[in-house]
Formats: sequence, C-alpha cells, structure tokens
Amino acid sequence: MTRQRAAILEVIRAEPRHYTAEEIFKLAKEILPTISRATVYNNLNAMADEHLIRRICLPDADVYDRSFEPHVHLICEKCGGIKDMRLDGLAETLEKTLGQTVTSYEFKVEYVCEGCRRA
Amino acid sequence: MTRQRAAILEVIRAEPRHYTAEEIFKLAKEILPTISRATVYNNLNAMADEHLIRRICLPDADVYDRSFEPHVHLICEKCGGIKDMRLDGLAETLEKTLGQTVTSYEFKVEYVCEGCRRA
DNA sequence: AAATGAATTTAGACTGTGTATAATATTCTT
DNA sequence: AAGAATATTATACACAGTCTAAATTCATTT
Repeated sequence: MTRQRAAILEVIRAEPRHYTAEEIFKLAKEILPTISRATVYNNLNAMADEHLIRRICLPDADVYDRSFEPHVHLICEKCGGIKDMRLDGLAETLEKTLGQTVTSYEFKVEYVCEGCRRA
Repeated sequence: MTRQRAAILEVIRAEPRHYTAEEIFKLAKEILPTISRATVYNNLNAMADEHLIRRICLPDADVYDRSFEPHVHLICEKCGGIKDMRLDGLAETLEKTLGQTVTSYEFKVEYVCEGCRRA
C-alpha cells in the first residue's frame, strides 16, 4: 500500500458521494501535492480490477464507488443525481437463470428522483 | 428520418452484435460515404435519449444495442464477449422495492463464458 | 412551384480524458 | 542493508467525442 494509493482511497471513502477520476485527482492533490494524474488513473483501474472499488459508467463520465458490495444505482434522468439502493436476492435469481456463478454485476436504473418529481 | 439516420440504424440492426460508435461510423460510411463523424455521434446520442437504441458502457468503450427491450448483458471477464439474456420480473421487483416506476434500466453482469471456462 | 424558415449535416478545428514512456523513487524480500 | 521488483512522476502523445460555422436538406405555406 503506497502513500498515493492510500490518499486515493481516503478521498473515495471520505464521502458517500461518487467522484469522477478527475475529481479524485484534484482532491488527492490536496493530500499529496505531487501525485500525478497517471498514478490516480492507474490505481483506479487497478482497484476496480481487484474489486476494491467499483466503476460506474454514466452518460457523461465514469464515477467511482467506495464499496464493492452489490447494490443498485438509481440515476435521476432529470438532475443526474445518483442514489444507492439494496436489492436482495438479485444474485441468486441471476445465477439460477444463468445456470452458473457470476463474478459481479452492475445494475443502473434510470428514474425521476423525489425532488425532480415535485418540480 | 434523414438518410443518415437510416444508414446508422441499418448498420446497428444488420447484426445482433454490438458495435462501438467508431465502428458504426466506418460501416455507415460504406452506405453513405460522405457521412460525418459528428452526425453519427449526434444521432447515436439522440437515439439513445429517445430510447430507440441502448448504450452499453464497457470498460474500454461504449457499444450500442439495437434493441431497447430490457435485458441483461453478460460480459465475459476473460474475452470481453457480450451475450444477451432475458430475466423476467426484474422491473416488477425493482419497482416494488423502490416504490415508484422506473424509466429504464441497464444490467451488466460479469462472468466467465462457456468457451473461456473450458480453456 | 417558389419562397421561407427550421432542422440537419458536413468538415475540420478543438478539447480533454486517459494512456504510454522512460527516468526516478520507493517498497519489499532476504 | 543490498538488490530486485514495483510504483510514481512528468511529459508527451493518441484519440474519442464535441463544437462551430457554413452549407445543405427538409417541411410548410402561399
């Protein structure tokens, strides 16, 4: 565990919200001013591959989730806000239909959030 | 419906496989040699927004699906191949847990495909 | 059929995310 | 503590995707 990777994880874990790679780069710089963009991108890729964090592809940019626990991402089609939601039994249903185990999954749902529905 | 959009749809619908924007651009050029990259990208974005086609974000590139029918995308973590699978009752489970209707969803599953499991 | 206005396309320049490279620094192993 | 392996840095680079302004096409009205 290098100082750089620790700084990146610190940024991702500080808040429940989801940051883009560029945001993580800027925030990590506040902790370690000499950190380079390549290091941030390399580590994000590596940690996503190692299933330490999760990459979520949104229409405009990829964002990163501090937890790899399987959960649903609710994405508001009006404001673009992301919310997390648990949905139990999904992996079981999936593996039963598929007939084999799965490594992981990513479930994105488009909806209209509370706030935007009122407006 | 412009000739350009028709050409793009023709490319997407010709085969069941999923193409990247750049591949669609090249194939559309064979039908309409003067078509420009911007037109292809604009139309893909517009059609995805109109839910005429579906955009799937993969680690390396976005690909497009000719159908907007909800289905699961199985992505092999070894070879990167994509397969489609139906999973009935997903929207119902989802809306029951969420307590409201959803616009659409995108379900990506990482697994190891038949061929790669044998190898 | 001609004229008008709206919408779309084109070509090319431009932006910015993400990657490759090669030198340097750090971490791990014994 | 030395040496090997790995990670980081800075910079250059590639390329997907967007923007712009001009040109073309399309739809509508008279």
